[in-house]
Amino acid sequence: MSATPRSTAEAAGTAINNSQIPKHEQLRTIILKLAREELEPGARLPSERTLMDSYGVSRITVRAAIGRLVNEGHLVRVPAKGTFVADSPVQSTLHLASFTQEMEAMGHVPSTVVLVAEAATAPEDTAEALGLAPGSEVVHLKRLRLADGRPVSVDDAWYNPEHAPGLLEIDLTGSVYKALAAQFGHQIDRARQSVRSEGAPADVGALLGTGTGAPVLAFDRVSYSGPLAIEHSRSWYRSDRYSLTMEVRL
Amino acid sequence: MSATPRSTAEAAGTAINNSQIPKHEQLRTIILKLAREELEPGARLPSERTLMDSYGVSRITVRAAIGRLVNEGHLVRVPAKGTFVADSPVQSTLHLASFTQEMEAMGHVPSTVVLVAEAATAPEDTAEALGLAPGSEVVHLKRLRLADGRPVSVDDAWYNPEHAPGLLEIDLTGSVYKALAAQFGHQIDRARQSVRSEGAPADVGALLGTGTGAPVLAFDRVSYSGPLAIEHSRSWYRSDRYSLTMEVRL
DNA sequence: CCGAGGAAGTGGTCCTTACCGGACCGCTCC
DNA sequence: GGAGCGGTCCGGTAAGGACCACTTCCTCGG
Repeated sequence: MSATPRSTAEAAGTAINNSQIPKHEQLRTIILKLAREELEPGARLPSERTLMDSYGVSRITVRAAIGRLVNEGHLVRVPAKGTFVADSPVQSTLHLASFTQEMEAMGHVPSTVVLVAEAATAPEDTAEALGLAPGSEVVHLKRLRLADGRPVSVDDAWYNPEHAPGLLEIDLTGSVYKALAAQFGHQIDRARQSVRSEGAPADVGALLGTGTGAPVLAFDRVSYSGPLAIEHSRSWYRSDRYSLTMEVRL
Repeated sequence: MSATPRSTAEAAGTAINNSQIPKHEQLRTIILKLAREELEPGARLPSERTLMDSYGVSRITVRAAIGRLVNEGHLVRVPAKGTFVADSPVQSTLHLASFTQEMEAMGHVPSTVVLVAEAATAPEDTAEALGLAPGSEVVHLKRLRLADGRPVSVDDAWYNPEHAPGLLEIDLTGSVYKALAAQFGHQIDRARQSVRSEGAPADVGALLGTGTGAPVLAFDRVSYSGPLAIEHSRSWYRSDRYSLTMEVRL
């Protein structure tokens, strides 16, 4: 019988092992579960030194795990007091996801009606956004997006044909982002967008079923794969079925 | 004369000292300048071990500095190859700033009309957001915000009186965030907000000069200082004078 | 000439130790 | 009872060492 103190972690069966996945990753999962399932929002976590003893890891590992959770918004560090469970569960909707992925993540069934799929002359602002000469030919795609069969948004998008040749030949009722990655090797990894509140244009109002002039969230987005501007899109979202949620810092 | 090797950093006059500001912070500034001013996007940074020698710090410090820059999108780490300057400069416009600060940053002159400043009973959702019992007394502040003398937004905010006693006695035409930090020691460092598109309520429409029902951006925000929920606010922004811009990743 | 093998270099992970300043609790002294 | 003072606990910072997986490049043998 050694006198080695049995850690609470071992007792709880949540010990950390030396598998391929890094210890700080394992610990992050454990702490997240602890914070979300056993503690109340606002409650204090065990101190970093306690955690290193409990799980038999160094403080660096503890700080790496907690640091990520803080960064993700699950925890809040307060110097000289402790680390606390953040009040609201994080569901940072401010991520780069396609409509398809986003709706699936929220538990809805996405579907799509293709309204326009054609080669067309780029509007002026689109040409500029995609870095093309004015009047260049681009792929124009206009789609109505639905969740659980109900209209949520109208997407009007233009693609640089150089980076997505033959885009019109593929199935456009699914995720174009996924197709861009799979067929053309351009994984969209970054986008710049602005959001405004607008009265729905007539065609959009009709498609969304809100009527003309109803307030909608209007996105103007340029999507990039690395340094390449791939897509310029304008989207109108029904305000009663979609809102942006975000966590802001500093 | 000791044989201590003269670091290249000292030779370049960019040495790191033991001032109040942390070394990893100083190093972050140095590396950022190096990446943005002396290197091209895509270029490789000196290795972490080289940097620790150059600036006379430990690898932990180097990794902390680089880690932040990676997190902010300035650099990209590639295992076994090196750390590289990211392609595009980051300028996430999605920051946590008070109306005052934000307008000043955009080159406008902010002003404020206080519409309501009173102690009141917390609405249900506000009490929940601030973690108070239903029916608790809170400080209610409603203000019209202007830029260059033109109405931009209406802010309706509730404050936990425990964290901001005497808030009603101070000058409310300036930045409340600044006052909260200076008077009550609660620096707002985090907020969670959702954004919708709404038709302006009658009072808001009148104040903004848009008329009732005009599309406005409606924010619902809870602001935190560490783990403490300090403020719950609802704001309506004129869509023709304000839009959200953001850079999204991954 | 060319391919295999190894050495060197890189970021990734992890450990121990140490000190700092702020917050907090309980004690003593006035 | 109130003010002042340590001791203790907290996260923040920092050093220095170690091993790993992987890439890159150079050398040596075929």
